[in-house]
This record gives sequence, structure tokens and C-alpha cells, in this order.
Amino acid sequence: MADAVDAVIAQWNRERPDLDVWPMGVVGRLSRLSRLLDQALRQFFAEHGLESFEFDVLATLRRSGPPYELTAGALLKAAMVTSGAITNRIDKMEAKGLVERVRDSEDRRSVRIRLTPEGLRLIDELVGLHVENEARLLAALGPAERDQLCGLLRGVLESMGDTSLD
Amino acid sequence: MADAVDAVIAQWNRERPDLDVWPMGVVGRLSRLSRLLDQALRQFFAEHGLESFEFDVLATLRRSGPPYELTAGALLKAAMVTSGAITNRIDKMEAKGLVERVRDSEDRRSVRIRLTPEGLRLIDELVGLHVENEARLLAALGPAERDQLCGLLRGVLESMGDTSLD
DNA sequence: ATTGATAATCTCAACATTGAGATAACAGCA
DNA sequence: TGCTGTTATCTCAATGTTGAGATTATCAAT
Repeated sequence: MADAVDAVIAQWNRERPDLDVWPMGVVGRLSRLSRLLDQALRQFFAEHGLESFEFDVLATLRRSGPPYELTAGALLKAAMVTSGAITNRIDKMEAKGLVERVRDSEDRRSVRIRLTPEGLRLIDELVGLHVENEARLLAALGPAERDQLCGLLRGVLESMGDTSLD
Repeated sequence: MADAVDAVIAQWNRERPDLDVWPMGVVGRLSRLSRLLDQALRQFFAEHGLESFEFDVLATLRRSGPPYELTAGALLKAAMVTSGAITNRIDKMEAKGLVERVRDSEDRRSVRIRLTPEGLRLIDELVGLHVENEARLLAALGPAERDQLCGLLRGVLESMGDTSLD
């Protein structure tokens, strides 16, 4: 069987036989799959009244453990976005009552973003369904294949320096 | 060795030991790696005066073969974006002289987007360097690992229906 | 021919992100 | 106490994408 990227590579081999385009097979598939998964997850979140980025912030705070709060800086590193994006996200979520801003009395430059009881309730209700949904999307992978895939991806991520959340 | 997603999973196992969050290992790594690669590629394109989406359109037209033209519809499917995005992209690239719009005399609803000589020259000059750059980013993968990774990704992509460019 | 349904592209307002600059607060040192 | 450099967050204009609706063209059937 063949996927869309096989077609892309066949075209390049016909048009530019002088090039070995194997990296496109990796980068192209990572890009397309990531995009497809994003779309599927966005649909799931929308069915529960959330944007993708809202779920992402809620989950990051939840898994950090009690008291479910992180600085804006920690959130932007975890999400791999810029400071303007985090400010905007927190603004929206604060207005919805999912998180609240708490100024740190130790370091008054910092703002701690904290889950509200409503935010905590919501993420604890959704995260199980979310994982089930992801498992459904990845049903094509058997248990051994999952580990294999994670191992390969981990190797590339480490080589690019993605070894920690801060 | 461990990557950032290992830390995420460890947090979830501590906070919600009732959940088996293995799908996050796959989806999280795909998402983070795709983002890192995007950033690295964007930097490469910027060094050559291009936006990522411009390279993408040029490459899609180039590999389609002479006369290096596709309909707007074919381009938006290949790029996995909506019609508004393609209209915007073509507008910008037409203004830069990289592509031109040609109304199809067979089906006058269609617009064929065609590489200009300048666009063809540019993509033929850059695509080799681009593949080299991708290979550098993926240097952590040995030849056998590349094939393994491509095979695993192909399986998931096929299961999600991504089997052709139209 | 005329009607209705479908198809391809464009329009445009809403929106999230980027990235540079502004603001405010801390830290170290003379 | 001042001074300098650094850090954390916010501001905001520019930009690309989305998605619904408008426009124009084709196709099928009567």
C-alpha cells in the first residue's frame, strides 16, 4: 500500500532523478500526520466547547500537580509558543473562568497561572476521553509498533535538543 | 536518555495513575517534532528570501512536471489548507513574479497556477539545498531507522485515509 | 432551452500567532 | 544608594489561516 507521500517522492524521482529525496519521506509524513491529528483533535475539543490551545493549557497545569499553577514562562515553553500567544490564551481562559492570574509575592515580575475549580473539574473530566480518542486515531499501531515509533521519534527529538520542558 | 515527552508522561503517571496515557507519547512527539522541524525549515527558507508556504507551492508545482501548472484546487489539497489560504498565497506569489494565474479555456471555473521562469529557476536552485538541510536535521536516523520510521508513519497515515494527493 | 444541482474560486471578517518593543521588577556590585 | 544588566510579562501591529457565503461556470435531466 502507498500513502500520499509515496506519490510525492515518485514525482520527485521522475522530475529530479539526480536528487535523493529520502528526507522528504520522513519530514513530509511527520508534517501531514501532525496536521491530520491536529484536525481530528480540534474536532474532539470543539465537541466539548474548547479550543485546542485551551485543552493544552488546562492539561499542562493539571499534570504539574497541586496547586495546579505555573508561571506564564513555564506555560509558553511547554507549549512551544511565544509570549504574545500565552498572554492571549490566558486572557481568553481567564474570561471563561478556567484559570486565574496570581501575582507571585516572591517575584513580582512573575504571574502564576492557576486552575480554577471549574478548570480542574473540566480537565479531569476530559483527559480520559481525550486519551481514548487519541488511542482510536492510532488504532493502526500495535503495542510493539508504538514503542518502536516512540523510540525513533525520541532519538530525533533528543538530537534536536528537545530534552526538557524548561 | 529521555526527551520532553517522557517528562510529560511521568507527570501524568504521578497525577493520574488510573490512566494509561501511551497515546500521548506518540501524539506529543509527533506534534513537538513537527513544530521543531517547521521552525528549522522556516529559518532555512528565510535565509533564501522565502516563506515556508512559498517554497511549498513552488515545490508542488515543480514536481508535477511540465508545464508546471496545477489548479488552485489541486494545490489546496496538496497543502492541506483551505481555499482562502490558497487564494492568499497565490496573490502574494503572483505579486512577486513566482507564479501566474492562467484561466482554463476548457473549464472556465478553474484557474491554473503556473510557475514563471523565475519561479522554476528558484525552486530548481533551492530544492537540492533544502533536501540537504532536511538530511542534516535528521542526521540522528540511520538508513534502517529511516525506513522503519517511514513504514510506521505510512501505516497510520493510510489508516487515516491519507492515501493520495487529490 | 431551462431548471436545478454541483463544482471551482474568490471575498472577507474573525481569530491566533509572531516578534519587536515597552514596562516593571529583580540581582549584583561599586 | 545608585547603576547596570537581566528577567518576566504585556502590548500591539502585521500576518496567515479559517470557514461561511458569494460568484460564476459546468453538468444532467427534462
